[in-house]
Amino acid sequence: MPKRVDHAQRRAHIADALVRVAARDGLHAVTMRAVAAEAGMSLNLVQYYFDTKAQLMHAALQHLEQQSHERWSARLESLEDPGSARACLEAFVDEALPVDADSHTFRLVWTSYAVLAMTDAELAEQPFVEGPNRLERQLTHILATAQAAGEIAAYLDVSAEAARLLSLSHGVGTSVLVGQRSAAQARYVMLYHLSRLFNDPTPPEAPGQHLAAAS
Amino acid sequence: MPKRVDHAQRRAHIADALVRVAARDGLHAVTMRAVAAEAGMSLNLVQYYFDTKAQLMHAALQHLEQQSHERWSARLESLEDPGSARACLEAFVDEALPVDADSHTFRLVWTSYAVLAMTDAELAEQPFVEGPNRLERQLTHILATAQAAGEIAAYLDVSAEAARLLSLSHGVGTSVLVGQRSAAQARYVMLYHLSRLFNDPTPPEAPGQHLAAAS
DNA sequence: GCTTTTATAGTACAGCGGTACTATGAAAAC
DNA sequence: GTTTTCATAGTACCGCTGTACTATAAAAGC
Repeated sequence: MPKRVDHAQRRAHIADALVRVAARDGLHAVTMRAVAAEAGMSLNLVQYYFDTKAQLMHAALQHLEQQSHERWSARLESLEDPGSARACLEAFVDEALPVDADSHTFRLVWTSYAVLAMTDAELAEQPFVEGPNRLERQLTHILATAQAAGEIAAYLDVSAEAARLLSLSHGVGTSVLVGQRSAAQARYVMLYHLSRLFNDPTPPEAPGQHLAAAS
Repeated sequence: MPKRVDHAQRRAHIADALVRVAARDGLHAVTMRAVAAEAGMSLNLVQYYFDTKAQLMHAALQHLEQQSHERWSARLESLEDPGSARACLEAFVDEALPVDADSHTFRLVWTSYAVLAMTDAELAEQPFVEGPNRLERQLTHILATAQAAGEIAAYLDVSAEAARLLSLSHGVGTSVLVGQRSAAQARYVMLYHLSRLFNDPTPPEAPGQHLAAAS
């Protein structure tokens, strides 16, 4: 037989190709043939590593989720002061918003899958319920610690605050993806949100224009 | 010829059928034949009223947008005190969240189209940029009035607040659509947001459980 | 009353997508 | 050295989808 190859690596390569196709042309344009072409291999090879398209789609989603988790962990660990809630949350903002091309790709494809999951029950469970829940608990923990330290007001509902952070970042990220807002404008909205959370007297410096695209 | 029919009404009927199919099976499951079956007519009749599938898709989107606009206007006009910013914003919350079946359908299909628009430039412009911008300006106006009346703090950035409201409602609505949160939990998050905006001392009464689905 | 228009149905066709089947050379196994 | 296994390619098939073409009965028009 030819060189024995690393199946996991091949699968990752194919999953990456799928993500690129989905980011460029939309998840509906993801076909076995398109993925094969993007990955630079024959159609049958894709079939060789993923028996069925459903398996491929599922694997790419898991691939995305794992990448996202790793990026978030890495960013958290690269913080100078991991104890600072403000720093953590600003890191969260930078991680959650489609600021660079990679992040844009990730958010777009992730959202596409989320829409699929809305009408496909079996696709949804793990990634779109348990994943966000885990993140939300993590944020809640950060906020509770900050609250105990007096960094945020005692009367705040930390779990509601976590839900707000997560949902707001998702919503404002989507507005970037559809072209309603620039990434800078989205970032401003998130930083403004943090300034309200921490009860800052002065809001962050504003971006150039309005918060929405020109009318 | 047979009874002359109202073309606009027929088109609306077909567009409604498309929306039902999209809400039930996903936008990717929308085919000419599926829409025809859902509308109770032959495939060719759908083609008769919409030359091409792209036209049908576009028309259904416009149909959705107009319905949404009408519902929002109607809700605003049915307010007892249209001058109360708080009442307006609570109406916005109830309108924007997928609380009933109709609203659920609308949000789901709308979000599906939004994802399409992320990779299809010509689909996007009008509905997903100009529409939200208009709403955001409307919210900004409401907030500015409330600010002038002293109902919300003077140091708030009303246009950032409008962006937060819109984005948060979208994000939290999406979390309902993917099954992460119940509509009641989403409503609580939004009402909590309003309580923070108006600087309420007491938060709204909490829903039964956690803010996220059980782990 | 004849002709034209209109709303409707049926059917056909070409393309694409997922999947299955067969082939093949090369490395591993023994 | 022979046999088996593995990574790869090519190709064929069936179903579905958008679209086009033809047919037809019934109401308008005049």
